[in-house]
Amino acid sequence: MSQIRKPPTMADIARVTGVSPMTVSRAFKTDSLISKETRDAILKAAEDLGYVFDATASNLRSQKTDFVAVTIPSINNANFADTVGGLSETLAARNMQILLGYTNYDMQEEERLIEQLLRRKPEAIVVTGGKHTARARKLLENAPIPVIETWDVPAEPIGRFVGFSNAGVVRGMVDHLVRTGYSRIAFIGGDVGRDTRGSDRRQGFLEAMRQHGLDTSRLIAAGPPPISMREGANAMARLLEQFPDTEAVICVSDLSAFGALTECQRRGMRVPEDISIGGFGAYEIGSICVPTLTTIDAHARDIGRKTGSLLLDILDGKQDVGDVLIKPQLIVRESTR
Amino acid sequence: MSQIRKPPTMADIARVTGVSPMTVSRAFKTDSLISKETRDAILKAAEDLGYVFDATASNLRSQKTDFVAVTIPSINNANFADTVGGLSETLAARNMQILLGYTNYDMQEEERLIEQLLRRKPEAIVVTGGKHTARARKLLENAPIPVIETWDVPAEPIGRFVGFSNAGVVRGMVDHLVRTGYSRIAFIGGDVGRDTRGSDRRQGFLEAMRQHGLDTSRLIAAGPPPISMREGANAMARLLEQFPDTEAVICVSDLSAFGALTECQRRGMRVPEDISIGGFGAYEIGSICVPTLTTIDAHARDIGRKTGSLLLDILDGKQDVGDVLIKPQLIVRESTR
DNA sequence: TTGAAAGCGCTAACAT
DNA sequence: ATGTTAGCGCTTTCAA
Repeated sequence: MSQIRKPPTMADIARVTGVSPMTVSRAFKTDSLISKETRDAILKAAEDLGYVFDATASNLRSQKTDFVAVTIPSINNANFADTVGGLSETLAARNMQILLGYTNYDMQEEERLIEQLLRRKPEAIVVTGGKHTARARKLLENAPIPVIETWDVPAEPIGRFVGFSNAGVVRGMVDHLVRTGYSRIAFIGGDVGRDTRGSDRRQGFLEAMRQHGLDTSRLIAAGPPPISMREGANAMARLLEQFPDTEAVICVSDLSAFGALTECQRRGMRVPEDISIGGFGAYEIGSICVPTLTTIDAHARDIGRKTGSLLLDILDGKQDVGDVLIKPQLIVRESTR
Repeated sequence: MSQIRKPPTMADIARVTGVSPMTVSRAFKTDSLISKETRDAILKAAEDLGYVFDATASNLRSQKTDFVAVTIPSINNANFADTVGGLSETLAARNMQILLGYTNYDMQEEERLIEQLLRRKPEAIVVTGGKHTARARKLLENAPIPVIETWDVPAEPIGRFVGFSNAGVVRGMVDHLVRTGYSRIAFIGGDVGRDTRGSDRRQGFLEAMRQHGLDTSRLIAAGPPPISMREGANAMARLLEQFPDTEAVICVSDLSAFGALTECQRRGMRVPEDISIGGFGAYEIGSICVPTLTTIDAHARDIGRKTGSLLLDILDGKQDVGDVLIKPQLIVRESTR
């Protein structure tokens, strides 16, 4: 039977060690001036008592939490996971902890989440995307901490941003395919209204196609995000039925692109001989599947790292901090000619 | 220029509204008894002032944080992401927030992380796996909160566990392959000492093969976890060189299994005609690639959900709570005969 | 239904 | 190098 007893506090350690609570507090800071003997005695007593530092009390008194709040659409997405990884990596140097929330690609949920996260008094907040509900915007604008938007170039940035144009990225892919000689190009993904990055990519497709004077009707919505491999496959099936003469397809992500690829394989179609496929995100699968996928690398981990160092600069009071424009990179592989 | 000013507190709202701080506090609780007019006035004032509730202060005073600490090996793993998703889903009903940390498959890092997380005074802690450093064990044993180990059946459980035998799971796959008529079976993955679940699976392979009186030498280490698709492909290449007559391969995960599959495809080998491949984890890719992958579904999301409800039961003081033994399920698909 | 007093565990600020 | 005092913003507890 484990005894239910109140966990020891610094006061308890102070009593045992015969010093003041303040001295105990100092013993736990690395930089504070305190004699080695006193500190050793205190740390030993703490160990003996099974003391666990209370961050809550410390946070309240010092008005610092070392939290950085982060919202991402989904935990289960290698791109966003990489961004969080890069951010985490950078912030670890300052012992800051990430407080993570998932919006499930839903702006309402994002609003709820932002409010929730701000209550924890983070030192900064990082959100994915540059579009938010009016209330979420207001919450972020009023928050007394740095705000960074990522994975987008916001129309009206709230604080700083680290991102790229989602429309521009697809435009680059269209330009490449047109240069290669294709004209009957389709787009899979980008449900309207929900996934703002997906919509932006769809929009970029439309604009680019119009600019080239090409038919923009080959659009297959793949449902609400996240777009799975299965949905990519289903969308490809519909595309092939509706527009059998399509020469090339741009998919909203490598995952849906892979699904589309498998659909072709099951139908005995050759990629890229019978149809070309392009994806987005430089997921590992695109570099290893047969054929490998032409894609766009948005440098997800880099977004996280740069967000982290931008954040640290702002928190350090640096004056010359600016937005970071990420340059996504087209990677041409076997799935396109 | 945004003005730096101290954010408003309940006391500020109280002053503006002409009530006591305590009444303001009550206005923010749904169940508290307070007149509708008073509450409305308070909520309006709060909105006007841009008030944000301070969870830190609330936590300190009430000695409740509504945090549940969770450690997983990696954020970028669909299985663990699903478990966290299931847990998150279940805990949302109680407005509990997950405090997530990544061990990077490293027990030292896990120890560091557990210590860090406990300082935030969570109401419970959930760890992945049943093996820990001695110090981590002690921290967990001494923690005045429920401890749940997942994704394993610990030799000596610290609190409760929600998991399955990783060795047993591979044993089941071996048995299936032997029943199908294979005898020259290989195992890819399971670096010794680092990824404990991977090692356990490798161990399960060895035991099962011995039980069937079969050769256990077809072992290809794929390096430290997480084992990527690329590493799966490389391991398959080595396997085919060292043991060209192998009939079937069990991979430590679907991701490495897919990598192995692509290596076969690049060599012009047919799966399952020339060689069979089995994976683990029921990742989406295994259900859609060509051929689809035989795998084992560990019910990752279910692990999270059941961990959540077990946790809530314990926190509610229920007396009859027990461990949860998950039954992984063999899913036979196209990659094996 | 509301208020007053006290204090959660720590640390900023000042003193010695 | 160490101690004293006060207080971070909220909520428990008791009272009215």
